[in-house]
Amino acid sequence: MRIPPTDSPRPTVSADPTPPADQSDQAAVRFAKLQQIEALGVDPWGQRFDGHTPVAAVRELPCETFDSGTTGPTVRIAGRVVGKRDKGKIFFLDVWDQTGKIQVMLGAKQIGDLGWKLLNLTDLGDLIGIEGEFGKTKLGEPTVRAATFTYLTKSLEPHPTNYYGLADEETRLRKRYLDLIYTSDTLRRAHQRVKILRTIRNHLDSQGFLEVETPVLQAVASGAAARPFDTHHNALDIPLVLRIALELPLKRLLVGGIEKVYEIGRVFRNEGISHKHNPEFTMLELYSAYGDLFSIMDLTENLLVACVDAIGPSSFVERTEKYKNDKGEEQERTIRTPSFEVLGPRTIPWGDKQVNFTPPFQRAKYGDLFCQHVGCDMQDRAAVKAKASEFKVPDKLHDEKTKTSVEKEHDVLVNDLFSEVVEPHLVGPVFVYDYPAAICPLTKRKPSEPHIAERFELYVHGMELANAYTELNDPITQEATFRKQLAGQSEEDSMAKLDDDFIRALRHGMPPAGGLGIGIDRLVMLLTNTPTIRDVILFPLLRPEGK
RNA sequence: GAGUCGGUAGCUCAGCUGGUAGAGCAGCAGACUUUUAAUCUGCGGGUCCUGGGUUCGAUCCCCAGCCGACUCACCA
Repeated sequence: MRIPPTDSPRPTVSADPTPPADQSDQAAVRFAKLQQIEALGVDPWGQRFDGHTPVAAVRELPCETFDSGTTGPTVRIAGRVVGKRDKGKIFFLDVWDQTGKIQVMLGAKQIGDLGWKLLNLTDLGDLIGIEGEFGKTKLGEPTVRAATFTYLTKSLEPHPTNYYGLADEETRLRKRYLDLIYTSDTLRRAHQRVKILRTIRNHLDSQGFLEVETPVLQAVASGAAARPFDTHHNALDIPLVLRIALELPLKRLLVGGIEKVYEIGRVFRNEGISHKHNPEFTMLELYSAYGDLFSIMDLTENLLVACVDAIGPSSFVERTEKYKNDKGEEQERTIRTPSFEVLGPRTIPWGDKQVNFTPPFQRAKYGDLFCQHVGCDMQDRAAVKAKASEFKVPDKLHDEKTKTSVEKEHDVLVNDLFSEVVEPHLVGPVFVYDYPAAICPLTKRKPSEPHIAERFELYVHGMELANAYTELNDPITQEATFRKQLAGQSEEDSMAKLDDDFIRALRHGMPPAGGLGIGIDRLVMLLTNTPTIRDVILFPLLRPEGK
């Protein structure tokens, strides 16, 4: 951060000095203007400003051209100066608030002596309040013709002024406040994210689900396979971890009689960062007593369709078009069309692809897809091994620390092959169900086929959007799967972290139930056509800036 | 973790074979009461990411590091 020059003493308020500022240092120039505003007896940091109307709402008001003889409505607006056109004794400012942008016209005679002085001390990025008549200029531009000018806050740092806005990815992430102002998609995504979350909550609440909050600080990182963040409680002097999943506490609530329960919460995984991974992210998990994976499948489908319907109207397809400007020069512009109009109802763009969420979604058995794409029965151990080497999927797990290799368990190898060979073909949305049991330690087995777990995942363009089970409620089997370390999985990769209290809870009787997990960030990415998780999270984790 | 690319003025970028850097916008001074990516005249502004090395001389070449992006690996 740039600090105002401390060696130049602040002038006393009485004088009307022009503090010597290095005119090449924009921050110093702005600080000098700040002092001049103070010298005029005006608070450069502003005060309460009541009764202002959002810019978008002002633009909706009926209005006439200013010299038509009729007087337009008087409005008050507050916002940031993002454009300045100085015409001598008249200024045009573009004022931006989170709803939009509007032109303000300020004449020397109209806003008075003090107002005119303040206007001349106004920079791009300052916050101002305007009261005036709303109408149109000769050229038809909706405009507020200022009667009063109120200083609301000085910006001591210069703002990005390039027409094309912020381009540097790092600046966009580190200075998200600027990104929100100068990259319109950032604000749009923030709104769409909330809309999705609200839709999910409304949908579940209306079906009798109870939203709860469970502890972030836990003694055991359970419910998923991931390395946790370690922390420590001082007063109790015990190690704690930040949760990596929501599952086990919510299932305890099933035991406690909350038949339909969900949580939307932050989980933390101490792993790599990529365009699909942030160390903290938001999960939805829900549990519904007396259901199973197929009841959850229906629920998931309805839930997603509700989200798509909520988001669809603000989803756009972009294309560039060439046109000739006033001077006859050929230029390009981007045209945005509502995607529902172009692609059809419930179809949204995803990069150069699209996704059609019209129900019913496709449903396919894991084993059938495996057979179709890999080319052998997933139960056939010898054939799977042969296919693994054909597709160059290693059948051993190498442990770097002990320098040893272990043969992967059959189901682990099957799953690796599925990820490698089948997933890329899953355009979706498609429910893949009936998973190999060994990789699903929290899932109920099919009574008729104990090697199959009653689990589904929802895939869209190779991305896993949802994961659901018929929940395992048999404490004896659950304890056994927890204790069994899968060959071919490292301990860190394993979900098999024993939680004695959870087993005890199951022993008191958890109803048969269906459960669902959805990564909210990935869902928002997909529905808002955002290729990176960093842009659906306002403040993604970045390495601290080195000094 | 590996590879590739990038980091130059407040912002967006250019900079050829190595000779200490330019543009537009922004800023400063001036003109203009209907402009709208305003226009016109003039001016100022750089730790060329950091540290080493090679060289008479490095923004440029070499090495190391920092930060970011992308691809891959990892990943419920």
